[in-house]
Amino acid sequence: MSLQQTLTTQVKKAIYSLYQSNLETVEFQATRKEFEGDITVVVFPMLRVVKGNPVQIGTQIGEFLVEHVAEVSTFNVVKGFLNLVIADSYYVDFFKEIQHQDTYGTKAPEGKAVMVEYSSPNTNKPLHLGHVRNNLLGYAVAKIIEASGKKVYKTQIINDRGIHICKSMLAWQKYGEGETPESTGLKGDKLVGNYYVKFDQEYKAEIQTLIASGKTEEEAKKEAPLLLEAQDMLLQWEAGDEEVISLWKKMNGWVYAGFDVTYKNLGVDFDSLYYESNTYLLGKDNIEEGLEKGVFYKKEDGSVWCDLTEDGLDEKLVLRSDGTAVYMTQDIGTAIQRVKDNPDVGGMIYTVGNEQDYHFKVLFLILKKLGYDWAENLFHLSYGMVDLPSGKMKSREGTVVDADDLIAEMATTAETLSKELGKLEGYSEEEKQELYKIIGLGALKYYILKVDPQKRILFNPEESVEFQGNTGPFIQYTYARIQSILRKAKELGVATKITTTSLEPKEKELLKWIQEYPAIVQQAAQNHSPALIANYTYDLVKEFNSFYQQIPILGTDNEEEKAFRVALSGKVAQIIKSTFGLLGIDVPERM
RNA sequence: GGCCUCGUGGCGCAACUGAAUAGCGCAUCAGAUUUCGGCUCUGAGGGUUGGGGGUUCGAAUCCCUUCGAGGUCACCA
Repeated sequence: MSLQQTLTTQVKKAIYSLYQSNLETVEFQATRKEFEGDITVVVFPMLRVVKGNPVQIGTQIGEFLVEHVAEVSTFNVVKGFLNLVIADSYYVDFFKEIQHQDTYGTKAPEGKAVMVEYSSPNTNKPLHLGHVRNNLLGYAVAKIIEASGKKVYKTQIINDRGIHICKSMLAWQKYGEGETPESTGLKGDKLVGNYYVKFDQEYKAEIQTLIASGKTEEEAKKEAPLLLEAQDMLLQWEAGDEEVISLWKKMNGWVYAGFDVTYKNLGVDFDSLYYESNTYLLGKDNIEEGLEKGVFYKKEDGSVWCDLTEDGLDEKLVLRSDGTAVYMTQDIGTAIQRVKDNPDVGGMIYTVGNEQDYHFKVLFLILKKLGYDWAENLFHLSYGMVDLPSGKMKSREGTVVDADDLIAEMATTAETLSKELGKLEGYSEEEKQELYKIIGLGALKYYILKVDPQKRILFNPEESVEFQGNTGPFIQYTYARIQSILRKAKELGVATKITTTSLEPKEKELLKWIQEYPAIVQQAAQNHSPALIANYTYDLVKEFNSFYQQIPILGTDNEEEKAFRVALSGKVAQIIKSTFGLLGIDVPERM
């Protein structure tokens, strides 16, 4: 039984024996630094059950606990807060127990699986900063849920069809002169993206010409020959025109090769891929099923709708009057298909920008109405835009921060900083480059993940990502420093068996943080919050640095103390590696 | 206009399933360090949590109202 559980039962017993009342729950919090104690029992909520003076009640509970719980050595009461001092031996025993648990904090998977969707790009342009946020969030949440004890499937839906894809195809066909990634040396996604921009330029030029010849802007936008050609191309694609299909396959192939490189650089991956070109017809059968169940209804023109007005939403179209599918139809079909493909899935998480909040609200509601049990466990991991100082990012206009460029730039910055420090004797050039990438990416990932997903991020490429304070590299540095100590300890032959019985205050503080880790993982999984993991790691690291500054580790003459402090440091390092793993961030052995 | 999200010291963030004096980083100022890696540590100044009202023994947190920023309300995806 954990200490908190023991305390809960004992506090309840105390209240019962003192006041003959039953408490539902007992509220705990970590004792604030300015007070003496380790764990605090909040007395205020008990006043609902027990009438009286909180200080007096707290004192009586405190006396009861000291008498009945061996771990509680003393206590003090401030206002309605009962601060308990926990015996050193309790923390020492705790440490001995977890010292050799390599997966401390995480749980083995059990129960239903969770499917996490993220990335989901269009195949007409390279990935940019917005995708980076999406990928990092989705990947981290997948890792965290996995660590909390669930099987996870990482997936994405690739938007590989539609008018926007035809635009870049058409531009390449007209202006490309047979260019290929090989002939230009460009990454495939970059090459295709260039033609998407090219399309927009030519299209705008045509609009101007039309306006000059007397058309209104609205007419011009609709009648520009390029747009008509693109629309025509989409029709040919849908009709299965061989030439169009083969062009589509060729260009998408280039894009996928490019994406693979970016994903690899970013350190994310997927267990399965869904292509919109395969799924866009899905969902129609489910509409039929919904009609039978009375969840949907048909209008006179043949279009099918779902009435959500009782739920405070609007009426939503789920099938066009010509019988073709809309976005919602596909998403219904794809969700159902995914559970068919993976029957152990009991819930899904969609990592998609907050401009689609309404869409997912509706989608989830419809799936619930259709009666799927897993529909109770759907979550839209919604996140805010990433803005630049110059405003919104627009791929069409080329005003984006490219993902590959960004990653490369971060590594360059890391290189500049590392060279000033110079701790890399004996590293080959290759190893150094690898290290710069780890640090640069660590800075970027931590910077994005420590912020609440709902908030917009204003990203200034020049100055946004720092390397000091609450940053990835700061934490990586602490990890590397611990590794250095561990290497030395090994050389010195420091014992690994723990025999100490008493603790320095800083050691106890550190152990309290370590003890929190498993609960933090669970909480982060429940709240889908990588930020919780990031901030926990930072707090742990700060506590370690303070300990490191005050307490000699290898410098002490006492062998018992030395062994314990080395082991304690090693545990901190292991947790850093674990939490950063959940965030998708690597840690270097040296830096 | 309806609905949704955000608004916390100069800047960037935390706490948002109500509880102690609203935490932390950057920046500013003052210190520490012959010893385990100074990308470290200790301390100081700086906030009526956008404004107003309410519920509560207690509100950044819950309710109402108001202001500001953004999003969304397609037989587009």
